[in-house]
Amino acid sequence: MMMKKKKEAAAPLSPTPTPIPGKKQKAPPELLRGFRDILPDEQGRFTAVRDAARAMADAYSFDRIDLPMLERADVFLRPLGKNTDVVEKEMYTFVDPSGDTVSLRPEATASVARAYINHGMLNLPQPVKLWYEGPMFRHDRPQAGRYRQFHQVGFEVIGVPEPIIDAQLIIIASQMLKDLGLDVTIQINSIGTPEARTAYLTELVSYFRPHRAKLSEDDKKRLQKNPLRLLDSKDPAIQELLAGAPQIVDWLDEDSKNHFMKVLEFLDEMQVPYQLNPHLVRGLDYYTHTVFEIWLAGDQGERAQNALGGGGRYDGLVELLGGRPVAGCGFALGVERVAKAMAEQGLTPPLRPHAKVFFAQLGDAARRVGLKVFEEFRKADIHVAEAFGKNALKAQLEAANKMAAAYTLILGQKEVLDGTIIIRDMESGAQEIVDVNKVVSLVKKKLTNAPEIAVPATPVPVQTDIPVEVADEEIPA
RNA sequence: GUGCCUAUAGCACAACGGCUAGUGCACCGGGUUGUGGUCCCGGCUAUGAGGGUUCGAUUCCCUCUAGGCACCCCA
Repeated sequence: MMMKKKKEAAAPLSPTPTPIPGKKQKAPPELLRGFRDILPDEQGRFTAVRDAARAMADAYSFDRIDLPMLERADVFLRPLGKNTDVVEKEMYTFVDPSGDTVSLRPEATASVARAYINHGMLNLPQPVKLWYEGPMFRHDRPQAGRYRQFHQVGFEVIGVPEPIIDAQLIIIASQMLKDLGLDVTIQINSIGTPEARTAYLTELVSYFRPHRAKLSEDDKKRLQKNPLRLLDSKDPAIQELLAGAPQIVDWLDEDSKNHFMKVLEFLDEMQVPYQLNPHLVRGLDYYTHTVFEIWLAGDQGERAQNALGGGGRYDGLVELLGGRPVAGCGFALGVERVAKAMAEQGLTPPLRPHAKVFFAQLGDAARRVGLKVFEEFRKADIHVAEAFGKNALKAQLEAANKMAAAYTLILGQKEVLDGTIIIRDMESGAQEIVDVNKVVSLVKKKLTNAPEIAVPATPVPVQTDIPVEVADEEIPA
């Protein structure tokens, strides 16, 4: 790399670092900042989140849509707003080899609206209900629960202006998280129509103007460019001023007010816990009326990055992108945020079902038969683990023990010749020799008879009914 | 983008500026033949990168890189 010397470090007759043979030569490539590998131990939670989303989508009739990660930059510019942080400093925007200015998507709602227009979804039976899941990109400074590539699952309903949709989406979001084991509260506010907002903003600006001197540089800029953002400032000076500041709810027109009231009524009806947050404004311009964020219950904004997700209504978005005026509403959850919250609650859903059976083999003949046995078990839908890389039986039993298998099947030279196989109960150490053709049904029976580990269970005579006679009974069946 | 803190093995941690950079877990192998859990023995792997101060740097200084936290903002 090019090193720039600043001080008089003199000519650094750098003795070229000749790689010493046998020593490691290259530093391994490093991950890009803010990007990361999601390793198997995290995948359990990630898939749990995705599965929960899919379940909700099925239950509420949302259709899946996959959108490109790369779009023309202007898909995002106007809808999100030129003066928003997301656009101003966080977008991965560049000119591609064909000269188009493109962006890695920082979120997906704008793309959904774009797709709605592109594919004439206006002509589909309305509403159009879509859900998606995938990576988003923002060049922000990484922090706990914040990455430059992160994942969202999102739900969008296009074509329904009714407040019940706002409420239903909120219910879907909070129920999904509840299903995952998380208690959440909804922070909610309404920012009305663009017209109401404009009126409110001039009021807000004129309220703050006399206090300009107290504002930080950033906040002065905001006052000019995006005054709404002053509302969620954490600057104590602003907080103080805000107490006396006009509130947006008071500036909503009748319709907006009614809309908002109805959303809240629906939430009351469904007993969804929410907090009115008059200072909640979202960072994107396309929002209208209802805006909300989903917080972990009990988290009162003490920690950063506490929002598990957010969303709101965007009645003008489709039109803004060049479509006909259509209402829309949606939300997205941050998969990393949700997974992190789950981890903190000690929730560790398994990545895949635990294999209760282990197959140990001795010699090539046994391996050959083993492959068939494996396939038989697979057809019977029984998960079997193995360690074909190990030869010693001892090592294989060790592996079986480590993965907490309930039974180990042992197949050696002798068994292959006899057409038998050994079933070893890993708990008791008891072994029985059985006909290799019956091993699947025998093991299946053992597994179904075995009490689930967690259940203390009624004193059923589970251990006594194992032996060889069972095998005979099984034959006809 | 700003500020503060941090960087030793796969992981968690040690090492007054000085001996061959230690320990635990994990991983691999062994404790005679085809039998796991405990135990014993052995092995592998590290000072993020580059420069400086010094007889000597894991230790002090600078730069870079990465991570954490806070701000900004958001998921």
